[in-house]
Amino acid sequence: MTFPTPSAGSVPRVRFAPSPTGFLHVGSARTFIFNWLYARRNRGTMVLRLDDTDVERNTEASVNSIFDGLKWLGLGWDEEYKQSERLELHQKAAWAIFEKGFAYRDFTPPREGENEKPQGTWLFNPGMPELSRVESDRRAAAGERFALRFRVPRTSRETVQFADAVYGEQVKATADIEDFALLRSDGMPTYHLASCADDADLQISHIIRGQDHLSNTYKHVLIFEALGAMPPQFAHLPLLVAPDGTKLSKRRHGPIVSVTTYRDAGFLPEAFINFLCLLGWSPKDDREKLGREELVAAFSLEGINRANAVVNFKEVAATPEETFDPKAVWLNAEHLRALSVEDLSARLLPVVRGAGLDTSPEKMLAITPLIRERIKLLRDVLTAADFFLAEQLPPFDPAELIPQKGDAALARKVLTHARELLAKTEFTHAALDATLRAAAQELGIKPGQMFQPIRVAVCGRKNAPPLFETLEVLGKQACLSRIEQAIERLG
RNA sequence: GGCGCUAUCGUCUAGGGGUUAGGACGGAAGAUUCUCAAUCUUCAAACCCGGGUUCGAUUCCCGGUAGCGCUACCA
Repeated sequence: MTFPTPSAGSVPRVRFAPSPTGFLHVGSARTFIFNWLYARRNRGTMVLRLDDTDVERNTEASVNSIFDGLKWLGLGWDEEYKQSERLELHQKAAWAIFEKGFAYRDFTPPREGENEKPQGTWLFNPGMPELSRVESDRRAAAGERFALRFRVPRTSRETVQFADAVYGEQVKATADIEDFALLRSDGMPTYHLASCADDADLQISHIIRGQDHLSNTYKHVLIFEALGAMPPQFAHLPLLVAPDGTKLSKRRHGPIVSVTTYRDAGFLPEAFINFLCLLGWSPKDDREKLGREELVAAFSLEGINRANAVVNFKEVAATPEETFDPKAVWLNAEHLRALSVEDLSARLLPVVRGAGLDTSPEKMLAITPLIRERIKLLRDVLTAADFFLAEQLPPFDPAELIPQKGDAALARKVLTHARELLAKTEFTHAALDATLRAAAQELGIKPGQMFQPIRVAVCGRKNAPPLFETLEVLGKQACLSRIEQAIERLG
């Protein structure tokens, strides 16, 4: 079997090849993004390939999670494949390697889960590489089970090498590479074989993947060569690790490593992408906030660094916001503020409705500018705009109504006065401003002392958007009835 | 155990034989506004250790240490 050799200067073809054994991991998402950026930057093709050869561990839920996550990122891809539909190719490739003498049957039964630590370097099972073809064929014909192993050319060749676009020239002695499996004893291809056979067949020109594959790459180079294909350009990415330095894993770190967690918490995909890009890569200038097109324009393999990057999340946090890397949250707020009011409003609406609150697009559009600078995640709309969204204000401590350097009597006086004035004031920013400031002067108090009780009466808390805009959006009726209730509460 | 990769503020990073080692997040302080937020200003905060090369290393080389990855039919 032969594989086409990509000609020099042809369009780059990259692939993202997740194995559906869990949800879409943030590390995988970054790998996807880097591949996508490379493809877009160089007018290449992005291939999505599900590496689902491990039937034992693959789940439908995982496939869905991966597509959910990728769909949310909104980057897209050009071609899509499923490795499980390409078994014939993999097996043909394995046997082609066998026929060329680069592989042999290993009849040694697979090791059971042994606890003992391996001592020294294991290279092959004794007796197996030397088995004659005749003997090998005879035992196979007799129905004996075997794995197909690559015959690493340790005597004819000193080293295997490749140039990594990130880690530079890599060399390994063949004496340190073990005879790895190509086919399992059930005839199914291993990851190494399936991956390389597919990469060769799909004419992948650049393999951009996690650094955990760096030391597997020698095996891959060997497979490509045995297949008669040119090894692609490799670029390994530093790993994303948890604050404790260990590899991110669901078991250890929980849902924080899943892309959908960020989506559900109200991250903007463009902010999440921006954040992930800054982990292990930098544009080399001082820019931090980068949009999709800016990333495409700035991206290069040379900008990738080699040390692992910590995703600085917290496992125990008081608020959901605090669980995420603070820089991710900050970047999200930056992207949020860069959105037009219309755009932001449209993204906020489903969040509000998803929480079971019914709001019209018009009302949302009016609320949005008031909370735009006060939210960091889309979900924050529920706490930042609660008093706009709820019919009835939840109960609050009447003591909150008392202004600075004042008492309950002053609060009552302010509110009673405000009720009277607001009833006959036009609910526009300018009119409210003039009326309430004049009232403060009239009562001989500071504007802040005037505004505070009204704010609490209307919003149910001290921290809220500017008063006049708030009153305007809330409308006269709601404001007056809330002030009324507050006066009652003061007793 | 073997093989490999990596090492700059708490975190993400820039830089690179001579620099006040830069930026960002987060933290602290202040300014500003009707509160909050946003914004602005200021401050604290780093070159893992040891040797070598050199007039001079945080930067280059070697060693150590630490972390991480791979390690016999997971991907």
